[in-house]
Amino acid sequence: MSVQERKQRERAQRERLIVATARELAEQQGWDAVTTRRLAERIEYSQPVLYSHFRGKREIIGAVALQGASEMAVAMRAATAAADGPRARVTALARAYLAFAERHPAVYDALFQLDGGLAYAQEDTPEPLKDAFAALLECLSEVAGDGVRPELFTETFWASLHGLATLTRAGRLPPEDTERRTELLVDRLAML
Amino acid sequence: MSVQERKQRERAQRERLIVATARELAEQQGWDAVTTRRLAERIEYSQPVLYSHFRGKREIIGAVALQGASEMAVAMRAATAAADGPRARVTALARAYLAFAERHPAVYDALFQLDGGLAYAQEDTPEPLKDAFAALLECLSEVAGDGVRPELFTETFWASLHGLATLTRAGRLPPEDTERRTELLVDRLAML
DNA sequence: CTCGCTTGTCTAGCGATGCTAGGATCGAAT
DNA sequence: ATTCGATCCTAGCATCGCTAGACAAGCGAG
Repeated sequence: MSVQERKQRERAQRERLIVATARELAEQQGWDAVTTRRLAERIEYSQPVLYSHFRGKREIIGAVALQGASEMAVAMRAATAAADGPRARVTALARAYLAFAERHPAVYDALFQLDGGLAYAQEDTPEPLKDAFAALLECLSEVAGDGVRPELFTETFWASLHGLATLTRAGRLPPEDTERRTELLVDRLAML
Repeated sequence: MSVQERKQRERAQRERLIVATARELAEQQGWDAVTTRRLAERIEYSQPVLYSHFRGKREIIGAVALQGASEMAVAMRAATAAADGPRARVTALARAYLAFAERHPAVYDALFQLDGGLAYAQEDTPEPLKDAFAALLECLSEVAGDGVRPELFTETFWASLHGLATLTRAGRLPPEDTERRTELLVDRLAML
């Protein structure tokens, strides 16, 4: 059986290569540049190989999104853990979120802008996505305020951050005042 | 010269037809279904005619966006005008914004999600876009709070609404609690 | 060690996309 | 009536996501 196991390992390895390459290409030149042909060429296999791993481009985007969700959760937890007091924690969370969106725009798009064929806010939502939301929830629960469901507050706060992130990156908002807008959001939304 | 004028009128008429048809098609089947071929077929002209009016698909999206911006401004002003007191006005504004996004998803996408080749938040920003922002600003200025620039507050509030709108429509947020999230946003962000 | 067969990969191609070149046609002006 | 310019369409290019079918490599059986 060792032969089959080796093949399986190699296959898994190649799948990781596909996802990593897709992500890299997307970060370098945007998701529009991630065509199945270019991707196949970069991993030095032919196009149909991609389809033996994923149903299509959509699933590749989904795979990048899941990877990104895990990283985002780690980044947010690290940021909040290093902060003292509820207010500092929320500020750190917001900054970490926006920094992630800015530093990894392609991953952020895979997560929240594009269709990766993933289920959100349901029972069958993939674990990394649930965990990323949980990371938000952990920090924001303590500032939701009385009579407000922590989940509801987290959703609202998250949506606000998402709006800032996307509008800024699309050039709809001047980037200079990002920090001030973030402060305003934290000051007003969080009950301290 | 009357002949030329007639031709010019007909040309303008056809241009409006293109924009209206593109918008209709986008609302019916999404922007992905708006291909230059389908669009050309619907207006009963050949493809290249589209390119004698617009540089490309992008500019058509832009034209729909401008139309939408004007309508959105009207809708928001109508909503705020019918409300008594600052709090009711802001609530009405938020509801009108989200309702517009929900009722005209394709137009909303053209405005804030897709690339219509338009300049935002600059001097050469088209008038309809400036006016839509102005409509937000008019209502939100009175609740920005002391020491907060009205523009900055408006941008932040707008971003929050945008986040709610997009995440809800993309299935990232359960739609049931939209109203409660809106209330939360108004209650916390606006200084009443 | 050889042979057949499964498994895996590649070449080639399909329909569709945005966009454009070049010829045909139609109408206005002389 | 004829010329000439504007207007429009046919046809085509490169590229897209995706797939069918041929081909080869490597396995287990005899």
